[in-house]
Parts: sequence; structure tokens; C-alpha cells
Amino acid sequence: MLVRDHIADRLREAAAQAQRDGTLPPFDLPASGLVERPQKAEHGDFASGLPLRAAKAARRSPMEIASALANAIAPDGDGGPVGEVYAAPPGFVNFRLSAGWLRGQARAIREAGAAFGDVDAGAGRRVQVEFVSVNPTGPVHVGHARGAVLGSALARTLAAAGFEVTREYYVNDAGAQMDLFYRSVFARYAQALGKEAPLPEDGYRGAYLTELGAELAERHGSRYLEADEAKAKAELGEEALNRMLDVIRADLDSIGVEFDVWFRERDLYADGRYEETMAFLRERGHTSRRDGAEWFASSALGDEKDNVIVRGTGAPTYFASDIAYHRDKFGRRGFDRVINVWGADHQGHVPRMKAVMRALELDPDRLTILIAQLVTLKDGEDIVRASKRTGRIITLGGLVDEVGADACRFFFLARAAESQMEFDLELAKKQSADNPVYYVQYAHARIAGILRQAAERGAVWDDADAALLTDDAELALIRKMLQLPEVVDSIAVTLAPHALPHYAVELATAFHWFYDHCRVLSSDPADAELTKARLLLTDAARIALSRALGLMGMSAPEAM
RNA sequence: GCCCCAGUAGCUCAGGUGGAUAGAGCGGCUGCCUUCUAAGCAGCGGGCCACAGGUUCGAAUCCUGUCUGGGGCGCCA
Repeated sequence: MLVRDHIADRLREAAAQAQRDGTLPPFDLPASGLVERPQKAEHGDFASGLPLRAAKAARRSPMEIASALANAIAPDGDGGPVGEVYAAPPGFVNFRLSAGWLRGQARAIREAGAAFGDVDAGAGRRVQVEFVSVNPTGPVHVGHARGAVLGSALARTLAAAGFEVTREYYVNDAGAQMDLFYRSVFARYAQALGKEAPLPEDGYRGAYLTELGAELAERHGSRYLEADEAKAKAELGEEALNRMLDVIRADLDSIGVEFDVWFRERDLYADGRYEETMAFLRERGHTSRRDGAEWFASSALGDEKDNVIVRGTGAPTYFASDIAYHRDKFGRRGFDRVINVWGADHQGHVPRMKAVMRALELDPDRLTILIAQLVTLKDGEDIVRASKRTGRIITLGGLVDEVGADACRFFFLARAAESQMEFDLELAKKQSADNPVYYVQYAHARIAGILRQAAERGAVWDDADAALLTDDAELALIRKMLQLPEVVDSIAVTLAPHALPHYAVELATAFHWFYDHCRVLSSDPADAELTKARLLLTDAARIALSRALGLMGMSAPEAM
């Protein structure tokens, strides 16, 4: 259980007790937000503003209530987290963690090891995080980097929070876009064989397709020029698609983004799931025919307007398969919850997906769509918006090559998804040493250095006496480490992983401060026990810091 | 025109389900390496939290309006 929740429970008990014995009149307690982290350390480790809120209903002054509550809560001593409890004007109940208990947490963290930071907020519920899902018609470019990093860090954190997480990439391998891609590939393929073959109007013009065409020409010769069109499309198209997916996978891999499932849109059509969903909608009157097309009546379910699902030509729109896809997520796939990470250019589709949920008779709250605002890329004076429509494409792989995967991840993660962000390439490259990412990683490298030298000296700290950890810097470090589970728990609610990099910086600061104040390794025999205790603490810090870095998908370097 | 997101220090951004004196990094200025990595530490300076109202014991935080910036409003995806 989180320390915060333990303290909230103690406060609730105290309030109930005081109300039973008449010390305090009856008043309602808020369901959440009972206990918070005060901004100032002098206000304790935790604080509750309950008395201020309850004063009116209780018809007592906030300070009277605060005193009554504080008096009703007995400290835990060294065995539990609750140390000093006191009332503070204008009406707070402040809690200070027990120093004895705090010291013991150094060992507890070390024993938790890689599981430190885990919480059980998810209780094993199944959640799918679908992200990136770029059309497989070209390489991943920078515009997708933010969503990629956001989704992967969120998935990692939700797993730590006790959810069973599936990371999924939706491969749009059906539809008009794919057809255009295939015709573009075929043109490049034919051109590579010296044939006059114009690229389709609005075809894909990237150099990568010229290369792919040449590659296919080399491998297959002119075989597909003569072949039956359908056969050529099926075989050459599939090969081209798989090559693109390889490129995409490699790009994403370079920034540490991986998926459990690569879901093929085509499969929805192949085995009848698409038709089933359409039948479901039609039976319930959610569709109508107008102007030769079939429409989904989303306006009746909260959207601004209706949307076409089957064109006049008879071809389904992307939206139609998306409906079938989402029905599949909750139905056949059985996810309790689905999180889609989309770019700002898709925000208009949120209301219609919510309408889809209602039409499918699913609770709309089970689907969360996170919208990441667009990134402005700055390269010195040049500003280039990282949107799909921009002519200047910078690939994700190129960005990683220039800036490095860790720095990229940290930069993208440090900003709240709903904030637009500026990514200065020049700065990221030039001042990489000043980047906070190195500040955090440097703390880990320092820890690794100490532990390495300790091991060389044959030091063992399993039997360390944590009671020797009495310095302010030591206790501050333990306090900061203990916040990690709270951060994980909170991200499970807010779905905002940008708390991670901010926490990581604070944790690194706490360690650097400890490093400066407290010498760990000492050759003086008189310090033997203290050295052991500090090695235990340093080891715990290694665990907390590497976990924080791991949740962000960043490396924890042994040396820098 | 309608809808979504944002506006906090010179710059980039946290804080936002209301709480105590609004924070960090970068940049600027001062100090600190005989001992575990100075990619570090300590300190100084820097704010009408866009603006105007409202709710409240209390507003950067919630509500309304205005302004500014970004995005969206296709039988594209």
C-alpha cells in the first residue's frame, strides 16, 4: 500500500473516532485528495487540508478540527511510516515520516529490486495501448516520434501499475491509401527495369520507393511486368508492404519502441469481422443511405456530424474498418480498457469514436484517446513543423542518429501531451552535455562507479545497519525514492507520463546532494559500518534510478 | 463560422480534481576539485501565472467572456 494511502486511512480513522466520541461533530470526508504532498518540506512529508474544507459543515474553526485530528493520530514509531503529526495554521494536519521507518526503507527498496515502484492500481485488468500506427507507405518521420515515445513509456508505466498491457500497432494495409502505395511501387519497379511508367498522380514520391523499386526489380527481374495484374499486386504488393514494415520496425526500434501485436486491417475483412460489425450497426439503425453513400449516424450519438462509412463506389472508408477494429478490441480481444495515442491532426475524430462506442453498446469511458499536440522542430533559425503535410520530411531514424535515443525520449517525455512543444535540434545536438538526460544518467553512472569500486574491495553490505543513516541528505534521498510508487500510481490515473522525467531529475538531484555530503567509501576502519550502510543506500538509489529510467525506456549507463 | 489544445521567469517547460512564501532546466553573475566521476555541488539575480469578470474562507488551478498561438471541421488516412 502506498504510504499516502496509509496516512489517509489513519486520518479517516481519526476523524471517525473523533466523531464517535463527540470530540468532533459529523461532517463528510472527501472520497479522494484527502492527503497531498505539501510544496514546502517544512510542512511535512504529507499534509491534509481536510479541516479547512470541513470547517463550515462542522461549525468549528479549522485549527480546532486540525488539532483534534492530529491528537487522535498516534505515531507508528519505527515500525510504521507515521512519525510526527501536528496541526498547522490556518488548518492543516501535517505528517512527518518516522525517521526510523524511513531508514529501514533503504533495505526494503533493495529487497524489492527490479519490482520497486510497482503498484497494484491495475489489479491485472487488461489494457491495450495502440500507438504510432503510421500508414505503412513510408518510413516513420519525426512527427510520429512524440506519440511513439509517449505510448511506449505509458505502456511501461501501466505495466508497473499492475495492468496487463498489450502494445499494438494497427497496420493500415487495406484501402485506397494502400492501393496508391502499390501503384507507386509498381511504377518504380517498372522504371527500374527501364520501362516508361508514370508515377500515379498523388503517388508516393519519396526516394525510399525508388530504392524499393530497384530492389524489387533486382530480385524479380521483369517477371511481374508480364504477370497477371492481380497476382502482381498480391505478391509484389505484399513484399513491398513487408519491406516497409521492416523499415518502420527498425526506425521504432532505434528509439526503443516495440510492439506486442502488429494488427493487420486486412484481417478484419478476410474473416468476416468487418461485415459482422456493419450488420450490427445496420440492425440497430445506426446507418443510413444518403447521396449514394452509407453513413454512420454519429450526430445522433453526440458527434457534430455524420460520417461516411461506405462510399458511393462501394468501398469502405478508413473509418468503417476503424469501427470494426474497435469492436474487435473490446469484443474478441477482451480488453477492459483501450488507450489510443493520436496526433493533434486526429483530434476531430475523438467525438466520432466516442459515438462509435455508444453505437457498439460499450461504455465510452473504456476508450481513452490521448491527443499529443504537434511538435515544432527548430533547427537554429529554421522552423519546420513536424506535421504530415510538410514537404520537408525528417525521418525518425535521422533524428535518433543526430540526437540519440535517450535524449530524444527524455525530450519528448518531459512535456505534457496537450502542450505544444518545441524541439530544437541544434540545441539538442550542441548542448547535449547540458541536457537533463545526462544529469540523470550521470547520477546512475556515479552510483555504478561507487558500487564497482566497493565490489573490487570485496565489500559486502547485506548486513548493513540502516540505523546509521542519519544525515539529512541520506534521509532526503530515501524520501525521494519512496515517491516513485506514487508517481507510477498517479500516471495510471492521469495517463501523463511526463511526470517521470521530472521525478527522475528530482531523484538525481537527491543523489547528487547525498554524493556531495556523504562520502560512501572510506578506508578508515572506524567507518566500516557507516560505509556499509551507505553502500546499502547507494544500492537502493541504483534500483530506484534505474527503474525510473527503465520506465522512460532510457538506458542506465554504468559509466559516462 | 464552429470544435479541440495551449498562454506561468530572457528561453524551453513543470505545477492545474482549489490550500501554506509559484518551481526546474537552460542562459547571466559568485564561489567550491589532496579522497567514491566537477556531465557535479552551494549561492545570487530573474514573475501583473495573457487580460477582464465570477464562484470561494482561499484561485496559477474551477466558471464565463476577450485576445494571442497551434490544430481540426473530406465519399483522405
